Amino acid sequence: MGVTLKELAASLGLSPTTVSRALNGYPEVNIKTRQRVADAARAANYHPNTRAKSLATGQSRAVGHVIPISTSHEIVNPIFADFIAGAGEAYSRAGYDMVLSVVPDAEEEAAYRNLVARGTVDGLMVHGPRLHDDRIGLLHDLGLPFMVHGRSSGVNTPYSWLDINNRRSFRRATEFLLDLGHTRIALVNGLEGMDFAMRRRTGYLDALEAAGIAPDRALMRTAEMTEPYGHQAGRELLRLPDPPTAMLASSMIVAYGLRRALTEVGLQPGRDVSVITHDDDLSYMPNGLDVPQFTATCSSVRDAGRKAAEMLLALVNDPDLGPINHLMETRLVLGDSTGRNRL
Amino acid sequence: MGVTLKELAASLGLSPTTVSRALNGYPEVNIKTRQRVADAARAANYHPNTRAKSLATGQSRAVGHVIPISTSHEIVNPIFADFIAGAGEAYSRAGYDMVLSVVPDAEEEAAYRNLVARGTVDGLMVHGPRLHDDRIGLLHDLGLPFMVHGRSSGVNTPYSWLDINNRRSFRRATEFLLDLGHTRIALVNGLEGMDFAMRRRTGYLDALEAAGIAPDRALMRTAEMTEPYGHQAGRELLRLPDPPTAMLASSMIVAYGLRRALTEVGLQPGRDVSVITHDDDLSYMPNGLDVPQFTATCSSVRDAGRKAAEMLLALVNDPDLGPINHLMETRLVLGDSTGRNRL
DNA sequence: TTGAAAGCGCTAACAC
DNA sequence: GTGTTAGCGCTTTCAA
Repeated sequence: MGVTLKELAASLGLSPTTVSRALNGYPEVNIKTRQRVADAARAANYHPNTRAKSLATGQSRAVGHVIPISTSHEIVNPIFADFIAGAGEAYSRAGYDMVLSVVPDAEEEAAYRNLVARGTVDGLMVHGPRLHDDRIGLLHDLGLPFMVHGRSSGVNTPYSWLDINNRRSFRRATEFLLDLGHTRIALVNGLEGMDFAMRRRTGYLDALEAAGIAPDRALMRTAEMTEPYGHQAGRELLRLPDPPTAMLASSMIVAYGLRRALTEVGLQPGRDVSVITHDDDLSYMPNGLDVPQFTATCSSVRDAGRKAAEMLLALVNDPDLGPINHLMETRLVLGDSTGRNRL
Repeated sequence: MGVTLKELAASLGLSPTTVSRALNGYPEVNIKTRQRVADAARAANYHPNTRAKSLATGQSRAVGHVIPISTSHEIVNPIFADFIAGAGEAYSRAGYDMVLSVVPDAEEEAAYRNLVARGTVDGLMVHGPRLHDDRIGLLHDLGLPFMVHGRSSGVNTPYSWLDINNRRSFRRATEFLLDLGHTRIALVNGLEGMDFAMRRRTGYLDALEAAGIAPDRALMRTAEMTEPYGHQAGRELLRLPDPPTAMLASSMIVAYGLRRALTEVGLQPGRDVSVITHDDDLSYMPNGLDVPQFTATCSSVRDAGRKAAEMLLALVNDPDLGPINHLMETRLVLGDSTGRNRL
């Protein structure tokens, strides 16, 4: 515990009120007084007590992220860390704290209610929206500003979101493969039920339809986005009577699993079978030009976190701001994973 | 904002004090009153205002994690998310909030000072300790309980930590390769300067020395633990006049890079060159028996997060508790990546 | 331009 | 067992 406002004021022979005003930039303070106060505060390493300040102002200057864990397809997702990194950066720049609430799936709703009722945060970020996601209605009712990272189809109430253009991204990736002459293109998607997975599937189907190719259910897999599942999906796909010549994976981790399945049976990814991935640029596992093994549609998830956080803060600071949203486009980065030999 | 204690008390015809006592489990409350209060609180969805409570008690019931980002070898590390998940779980079980502070490297010290001076947290977790890490002395001076995830060699003041037995883990992995007959064993380590990397190197050198094998500097690489760096290290190692027959990677991500380097030149990992990795069990990218491509020394980083958080809370709740620490052993999991053909 | 006083929602002596 | 009072550290009317 450091110096208090009262102590600081006493040491200056001023009232706490004046010191508070000086420190918070109120105009009616004598310029010399303000300077004196600022100097003294710095010298004393004075930082206002967060709790007292929030209690007095009714604002916590903190933002909450609730992460459910039991289903394991959430924090588990490696994009989580990068998103948090970007968001956290934006928060600390703006002087906000980030409160992370990691709870079992079943307690997620209670966690939101808790954070709101206890006044811990001024705003909330929603991760990993599903189709018809209940949380959006809940947060709407709770009345605190919130942002959704992603979208939730089937929700009628308007809400604020930031999303990447999953549909367009996967449509383009599929078109790219079609242009190369592939017709048997597998989609190894994330878990159905997650909104992004649905959108990616739609983009894939759009492209097939436009090319006059009937989708084959056997080529469409859905799984948690982990390496072993990608591996398993890859094995199953290769065992098909008429296996795919190209594979479109929903995440780089899954693509690694696919590569493993290929090399196990002596096929070389990028020569025998094309492997394209979508992944947000993860700092510890970048894709794009640095990793020419894949062709990828990618966007920076750290940028997304930053941007989403900025939008949330805008909502927090202006409650009258209507629902705002932002759609990020992806880059298509061509690597050498195009399966030329099969064409 | 929900109901306040005062309102709740008024609706019950009781004083705020009594209600507070009833809710906080003080013994001197009439059993019937307590019941009545509990019921009313539940019915009104009453949650005590965190800020007011902390202000009154002087405790924030929150714990801080400071994550520096500019050097990118920290949050970047995929183990971060799992550790946070485990810790967050323990915190919310104990009714504590987790405050994440993501700051540029240069502002890390200021971030610690801030959190302490503003009274935002009751305790702190330190991530990614380096050799002679300044943060430990700083936190010691700040006087708030803290835990280090890892250790920092060269620091004299005693401090609380939780670490895995990096040295033993890498010694065993190296011994395993030696037992298989390998003598040219590469070590693709994390960044020197990080304490864990030093310990891993020591374990590796211990094993070589015990086997009477002189270490070869050309076989020892140090890099950020990303896929591209692993790939680059792998290429360089394979171009050596006398290339290694086995590679020991400090993380699975790096091991993937090594595998890529091998397959590029037509070598098969696990048949032509053995690839062993160390990695904590990451939920989105498990190793061990599920992924028989690698032999691995692994520990659950989520467990580590949980345990470290519990230890930190113990420190917070008992300031007299001396420095406490915990050393986790790893499991050695044998996959098929043993390079049999070369032996 | 500055200060006094009240209050944010809660807890913790100290009465009763 | 329950209530009264003061106070945590800050902001914010209202007065001067």
